[in-house]
Amino acid sequence: MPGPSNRKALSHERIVDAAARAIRREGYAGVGVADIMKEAGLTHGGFYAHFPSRDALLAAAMERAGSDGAARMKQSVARREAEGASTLRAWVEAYLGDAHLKGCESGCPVAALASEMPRQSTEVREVSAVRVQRLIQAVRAVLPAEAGEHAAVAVTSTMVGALQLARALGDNDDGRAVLASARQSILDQYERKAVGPAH
Amino acid sequence: MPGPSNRKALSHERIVDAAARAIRREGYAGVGVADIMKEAGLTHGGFYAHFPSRDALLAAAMERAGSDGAARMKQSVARREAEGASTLRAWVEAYLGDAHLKGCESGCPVAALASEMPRQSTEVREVSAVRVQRLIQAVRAVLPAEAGEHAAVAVTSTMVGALQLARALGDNDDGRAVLASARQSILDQYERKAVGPAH
DNA sequence: TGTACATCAGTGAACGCGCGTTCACTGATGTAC
DNA sequence: TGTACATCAGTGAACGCGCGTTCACTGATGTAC
Repeated sequence: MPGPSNRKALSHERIVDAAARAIRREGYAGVGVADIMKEAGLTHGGFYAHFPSRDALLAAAMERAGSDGAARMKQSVARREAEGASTLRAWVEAYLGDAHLKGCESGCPVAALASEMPRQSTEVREVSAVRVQRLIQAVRAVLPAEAGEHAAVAVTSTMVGALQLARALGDNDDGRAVLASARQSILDQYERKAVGPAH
Repeated sequence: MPGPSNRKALSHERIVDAAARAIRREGYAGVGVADIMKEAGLTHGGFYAHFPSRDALLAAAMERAGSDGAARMKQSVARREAEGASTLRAWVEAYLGDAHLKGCESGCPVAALASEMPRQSTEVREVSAVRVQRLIQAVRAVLPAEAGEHAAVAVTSTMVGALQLARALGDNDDGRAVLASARQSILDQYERKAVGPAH
């Protein structure tokens, strides 16, 4: 085999992947070292050959969850654009789609973890803050150029907030109604601007 | 003394109050029975004379946090209205004010706990869902009548999301900028409607 | 008004349990010659 | 090509600790007579 110690790298990959799913499913506090190692097909004793501490794992998991969530969004958006939706509409309908209500463990880690972020160690908080900034940037990129400078932050807040409130109400009509309201509100405000005549 | 067992009722009050602050400060997961009892000036052994379980305390704490947060909002809003602000502006500036960034433990429990809600016991989730609905109702009451039916949900989402993202970024310029953007976005959209001419 | 007793809020030691972390060891992989 | 050895990823028992919960007890409060 070419690379030195390919086996360890593969294990590392499985650990980070398992943790990236677990933090979104169970929260930072719900992630136990032993559980993650088991999910990665290993025993807990080997953990400290991969990470200096549980917090270091949480930080790595947050980064992975961010890039994984972004990659899935990209796919979902591309599918919707292929069906004729504008980029903004595709984004809003992907992020605030019913699938994202339930699919917590493969979704956006900011929505899954936002209220826990301020309570984490410096290490974890810093990585998490970067993910928040990246999400705002991604939203900025899909808003029409005429939208004001505050729009990206406000729309990101609406999407993250709506997904959380919807999940808090449950995977039922109440929850889906929250998503629908947020979708409509954002599209009413920002898609019309791009499509309608200048006033 | 008149009432039977006034002493116990007073202790109960202190326990719930301490827990209502603690869940907002530390999250549901951060609240320990022993810590709360200590904060209430008692020892942990007496806890089960007041609540059947830790979850029952969390549920009571959530209700208390909701009414406490609402009461403080009311005060803060009244102060701003007395200074000449519209009800909507007073509300938005109170909820998305810099003081609410730091004052987590006496603020809105929905913003403090939203992403943890789906992971709680049925008991706690149900009480939390009620608090979400109440918050949406409160926002509906301060929006202009012309705002669409989806507006209350969207604005609530924006406010809750913005407060969380701001807290995730920290009590610094980044965090305050998020609040400022959300304030401006909401007021641009909904205060103009009430003040400007019908189009 | 005073004594004897029942009630009851709160105490503090103890329990079983799961957590993060450590460490001596195993067994497979890869290298030296 | 084959043997001897070093390396190293992963194992599993053990640790100290803090948690939620239980329970026998204490001491103060209130009631009966």
